[in-house]
Amino acid sequence: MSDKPVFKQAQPGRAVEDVSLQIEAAIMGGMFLPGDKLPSERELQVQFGTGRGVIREALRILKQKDLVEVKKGSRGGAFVKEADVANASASLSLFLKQKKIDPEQLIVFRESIDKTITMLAVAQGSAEEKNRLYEKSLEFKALISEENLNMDLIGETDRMLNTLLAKMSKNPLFVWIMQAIQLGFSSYDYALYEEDHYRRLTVNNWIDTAREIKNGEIMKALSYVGYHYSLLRKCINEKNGESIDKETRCLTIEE
Amino acid sequence: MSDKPVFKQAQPGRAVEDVSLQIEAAIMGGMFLPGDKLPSERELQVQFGTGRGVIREALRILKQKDLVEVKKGSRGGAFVKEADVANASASLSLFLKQKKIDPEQLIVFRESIDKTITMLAVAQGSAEEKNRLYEKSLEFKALISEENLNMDLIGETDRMLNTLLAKMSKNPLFVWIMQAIQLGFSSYDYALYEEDHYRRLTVNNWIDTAREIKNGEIMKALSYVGYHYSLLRKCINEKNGESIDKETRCLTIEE
DNA sequence: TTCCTGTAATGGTACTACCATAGTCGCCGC
DNA sequence: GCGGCGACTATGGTAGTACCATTACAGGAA
Repeated sequence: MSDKPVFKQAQPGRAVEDVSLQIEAAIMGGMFLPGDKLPSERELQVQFGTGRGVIREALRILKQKDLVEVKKGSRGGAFVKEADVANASASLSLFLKQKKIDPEQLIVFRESIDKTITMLAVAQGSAEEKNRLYEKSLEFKALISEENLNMDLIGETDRMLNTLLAKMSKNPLFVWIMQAIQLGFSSYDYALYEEDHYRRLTVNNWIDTAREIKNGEIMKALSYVGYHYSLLRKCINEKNGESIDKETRCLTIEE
Repeated sequence: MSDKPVFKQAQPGRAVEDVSLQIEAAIMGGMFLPGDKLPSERELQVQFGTGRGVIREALRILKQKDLVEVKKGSRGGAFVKEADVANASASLSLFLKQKKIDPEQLIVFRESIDKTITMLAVAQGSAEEKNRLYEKSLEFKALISEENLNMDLIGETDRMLNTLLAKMSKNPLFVWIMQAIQLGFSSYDYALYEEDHYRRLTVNNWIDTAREIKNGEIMKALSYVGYHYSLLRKCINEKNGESIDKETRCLTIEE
């Protein structure tokens, strides 16, 4: 009983935070490795000298932080999870939903990230990955040429291409930020796929971008990425332009 | 009793998630505005038809998401909070701590963000902000010229300058990502301030950067930003060159 | 062997009681 | 009349118990 970590007794008034932090520290400190099972709630209750409610709330925090995963039944319990970008992405997503971010600000942010990723992808991506990206973009064109458009599949394909691109940067931070953006910002992006005109331009632009990445033409690839966001700006302006005209920006894309 | 929002009765087995999601939806839907007080735990317990423990765990989730703030005592309760970047930043910070990110990847990520912010700051920042940034950088130089160096204050000043710069982009997303980076990655950055040689170079570089931003010289400013990260890379290499332990290649991302 | 059932461990929920805290309000003394 | 102090009360925080639901596992039956 007393041979194990022996957590400190929690002090009243902030017992939940106390317990939560101690367990988190133990996980971070390597006392529990991914896949390990924490003691059962009833045992932690004894080790910390608290009620079971405190333990449950503390575990709820850790679960919310995506540090542990809880299973029911015999041999169940709280298991330490592998670190994942999903939770951090969800947090940004929540933030984006709460604050009403100006679409233009989101576009600026995303465009800068996208261009950096593109540069890195050209430099770091393997030939295989580049070919794969190009093939997928060609499949994308076939997808929107079908009779009955599957909008869900189209959105998923767009996300897939972006994720593919982000992974080619070989930098998990960009993969994370791309996921976060897709979670919190996707609705704007899909505007491009709603109308036939923009849909064709966008998909063709994906192909152009992928091709230049494959060919190692950084500047051309960046140019196409810029064109993507020019399209997006114009598309969104058109949709909003029905009611508001005065603040339409002068990005002017002539095709 | 039935005149109010009347949450749906929670279904057993996942009552906590049920309650949490319903309350979150109510907040998102504008049923509760920032500053509003949610019903007391004992009242929610009745409205949802659950035990109080379920309500407490659900509120714990919302608190963890930074959606509500809980006060004790009479007239206490759960109050809806204003959306803030702090929580999302903390999530990224946690992610960075869990995954041992390669230092070079962090530098690449941060450098790209920093350069984008710099460009936006030149374009969007007001003259007043630019002057303020420049003055603060000059004060920074005075700070490191003193007899007894206050390392905490130096670190704080560096953070302050970065935050100032991020705000000049007029884009909350960059402010957020800068906060997140500073939370999860700051101790690493401070390597530049540990040794006198790099400290002087870095601070002088801050002044150069701020001056060029003030003068609207985008390319020069970007050049100085690039120099900052050249310094950081060299500094890190030197430090690892001495006491590299081949397994301690992980930067010290601890808190 | 295979399948089924009982059993035990564990999380999920309900309920109660009590403590700690912090506003509120009214009583008391001046 | 005024000010301060103390009781009151609503509310979150914690402890403890009991019971239900789920799941893995062992041991027996076919």
